[in-house]
Amino acid sequence: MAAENRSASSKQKRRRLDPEDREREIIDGAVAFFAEVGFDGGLRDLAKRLGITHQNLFRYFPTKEVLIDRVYEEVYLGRWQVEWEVLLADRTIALEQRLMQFYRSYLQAIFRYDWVRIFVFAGLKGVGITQRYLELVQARVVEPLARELRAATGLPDTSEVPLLPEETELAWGLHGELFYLAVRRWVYEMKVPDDLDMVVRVAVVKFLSGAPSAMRLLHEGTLRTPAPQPGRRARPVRRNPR
Amino acid sequence: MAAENRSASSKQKRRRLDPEDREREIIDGAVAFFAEVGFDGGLRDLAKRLGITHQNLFRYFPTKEVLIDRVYEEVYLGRWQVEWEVLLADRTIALEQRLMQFYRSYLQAIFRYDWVRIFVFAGLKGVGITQRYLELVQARVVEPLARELRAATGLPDTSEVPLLPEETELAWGLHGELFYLAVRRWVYEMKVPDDLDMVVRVAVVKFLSGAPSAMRLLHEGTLRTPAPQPGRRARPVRRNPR
DNA sequence: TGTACTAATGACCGCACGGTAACTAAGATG
DNA sequence: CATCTTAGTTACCGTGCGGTCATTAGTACA
Repeated sequence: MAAENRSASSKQKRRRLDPEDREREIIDGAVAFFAEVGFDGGLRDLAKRLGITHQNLFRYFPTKEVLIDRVYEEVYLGRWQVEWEVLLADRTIALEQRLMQFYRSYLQAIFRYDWVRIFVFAGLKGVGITQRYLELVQARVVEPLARELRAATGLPDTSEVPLLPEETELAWGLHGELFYLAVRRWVYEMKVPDDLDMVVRVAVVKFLSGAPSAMRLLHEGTLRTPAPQPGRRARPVRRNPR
Repeated sequence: MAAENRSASSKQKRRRLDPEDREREIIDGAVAFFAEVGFDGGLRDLAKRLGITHQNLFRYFPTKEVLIDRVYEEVYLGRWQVEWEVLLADRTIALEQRLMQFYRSYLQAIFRYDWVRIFVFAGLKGVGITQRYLELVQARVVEPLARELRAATGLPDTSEVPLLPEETELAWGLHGELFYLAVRRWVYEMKVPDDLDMVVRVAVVKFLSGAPSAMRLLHEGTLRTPAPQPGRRARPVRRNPR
């Protein structure tokens, strides 16, 4: 975008930038470019967008691979917020509030053209960093959530009974549906609701109302615990405890 | 796979196949190949896997693009089952049973390396067929489900009050979390539970237990309907009505 | 067994890619 | 204003791509 006016007006004197500034421009441009066309995009095309020659890229990044690695860094590591983990663990706030706050903040960070597409492109390419990112999400978001559900449902703590794979999967459900929303928007270009906060609110309420039934079902099936109520009807989790 | 032994043993006489058989081999090989490396994969590499020369591909498909279009056809249109739509609409069966049967059958069709990856590759490329496929899913699966939820929650029919975007989104949630499971498995190579049927069961129970609360929340907020019960606690949907 | 048909191939074309080397010019310094 | 540093450029290389053309060889039939 920023480079378009340059490449449009054909003849312009060469801009001699401070290396830091140029590098910043290149990285930003590379994020946008690779998000759009994927990592098979040519360096000449990237350079054209930046209004420089493709050889100039090599002054800053010795190979294409190094540039791509910088893009990963920029997109992943640069956008994870440790406060999220703190927020999710804060039991002075109702779980519903925590989840809504977290996912609003999280979506603000990732519900973007660049982030979603680069994440998906990198996954298909089999880049290790995406796997590691998802393991981070599982360890810092999904599994903590599953443990919270244990507590909210009155089931034994994970120190007594470790998390079942199906319980982790259950907790992935909330994360997954919101991420899939982002994929529908930025990969498949579908219309999605404008009011993301409302979507988050609905998803969290749905999740917290439904998850306990499913948790009990799981532990009935695997631990042979007698059903606390007939017909394995679930008592909904408390919401808005004001 | 089938072609590997051929390319391994270096010198082999040329196999002269019936064109139909060769075309079949090419298409199957192309599906597997493009699923693995993406549509930027080279025709020479594909041909090598098939144990033929890349020129031979041009005898069957005039351009690479035509071959790729055949791959799309093969993967999408070839694997959609109209019975799914019938099943989902069959109100003689409990909604829970319908959803479980549908998603078990659906996952059997799409929870595969080839399908998931080609679907994602194609989406990133911006191929129209994937958008059309998702619109099909929305019209034939997601929106019908949202309408069922209206009925199950005692809310007005969609003939009186059209579906809100947020209601459609709510119904996408179930679809999304299961699709995202497939993406975690086949794109990001994460460990997921072995027992998919159990995962589906848990997801459906969770969804049906939680969705009514969320539906009511939505209609409170937008239609200003007075809450039927204090504290907008939801009555769970009936399950297993035997 | 010779022959006609055609599936399959080897050699080649133009082009765009990632990457290298030599040159040019912007701007700070004396 | 001459000089020096270095950001940026022009020109080029080997390689592999999608696609074309003339040739080779497997097989069914006379």
